[in-house]
Amino acid sequence: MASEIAKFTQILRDSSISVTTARLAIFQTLLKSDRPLKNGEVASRTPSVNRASVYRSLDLFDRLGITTTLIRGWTPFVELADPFKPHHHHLLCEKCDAVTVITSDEMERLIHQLAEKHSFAPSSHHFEVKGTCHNCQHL
Amino acid sequence: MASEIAKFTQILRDSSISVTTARLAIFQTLLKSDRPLKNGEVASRTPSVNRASVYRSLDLFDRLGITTTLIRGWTPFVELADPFKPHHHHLLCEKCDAVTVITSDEMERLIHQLAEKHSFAPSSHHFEVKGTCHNCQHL
DNA sequence: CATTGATTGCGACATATTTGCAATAATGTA
DNA sequence: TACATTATTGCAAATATGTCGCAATCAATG
Repeated sequence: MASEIAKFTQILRDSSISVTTARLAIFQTLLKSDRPLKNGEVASRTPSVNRASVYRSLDLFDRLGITTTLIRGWTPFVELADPFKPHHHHLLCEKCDAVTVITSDEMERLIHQLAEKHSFAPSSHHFEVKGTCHNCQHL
Repeated sequence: MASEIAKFTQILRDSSISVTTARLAIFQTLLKSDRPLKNGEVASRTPSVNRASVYRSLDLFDRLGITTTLIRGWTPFVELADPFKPHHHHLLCEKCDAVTVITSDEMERLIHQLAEKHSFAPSSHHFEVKGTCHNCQHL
C-alpha cells in the first residue's frame, strides 16, 4: 500500500510532474477499489477533488501508463495498470457480465515475440475475450 | 463491397430484424472508413440518419457482433468486426499514434486454448499492444 | 397493396467532458 | 523556512454525448 504510493510518486517525479494532493487522492481511490471504475465513479469517490481535475488527472495517468482503460458496452472503465495490479487479462461474459481474470505465460511470451517481429517496443498490452462463461452455457 | 452488404442483410434477417435504409446507411459509413470511428463521427458521416437513431443502430450492431469497440485514451471507437474486416490485432504507437495491424495464427490458437481451460465459449476477442513503433524508436 | 409491428425522427432531457482564467499549491533554491 | 517560479486546481460556463417518449413512417408479410 505504502509502496504503491512510493511507486506512484516516483513515476511522477521521473517525468518532472508535481505530486499533488489531488493526484494522490485520485490514485488512492483507484487503489482502494476492487474493480475497474467509470470516470464518474472515480470523481464521486474522490469528493475532495473537483470533477474537472479528476478528468485531467485520469488523462495524465493514462498517458503515464499508470492506468489502463477497458470498455463495457460503450462505457470506459479505468483501473490501475501493471505496476500496481498483477498483470492479467479478461474473459467477459456477455450474458451475466461476469469478468474472469486469466494469466498466461505463453501469452506473454507470444506478445513479445510478435512485437519483436514488427520491431515494436511494447510498453503495455491488454487483451479481452468476449463470450459466454461456464455457468451461462448451461442455462 | 456488394457482398459485404449481402452479408450484413443476412445477419439482420437471421435475427428477424428489419433491413432499413437508416441501418444500411450507417453500415456503409463504417464500411467506407479506413479507420475506427467515434460514435459521433459515425453520426456526422451519416447525415441522412438522426443522431439518436445512429446510437440505436450502433447498439444493435454491437449486440449482433457486426461491430467491435476499441478504445483510445478514453474514447470508444467502433469498427466492423471479423466477418467484414479480416481478423486482426493492433500495435499502437504512443509517440506517433500509428496503428500497425498484425495477425497471428499462434495467437488465435492460444486464445481458444485459454478459453477452453476456463470452460469459456468465446464469441470475439480483441488484443492491443501499446508501445513505440519501429520509426519512433530511432528519433 | 393493405395491415401490422418495428423503426425512425424529433425535441427535450440528462450526463459527461472540456475550456479559459484567476487563485492556489508544489517545487527548487537561498 | 521563506521566496520566486511554474504547474496545477477550482470554478463556472460552454460543448459534446447519450437517452427518452411519442407520433409519424417504413419494412415485411400475406
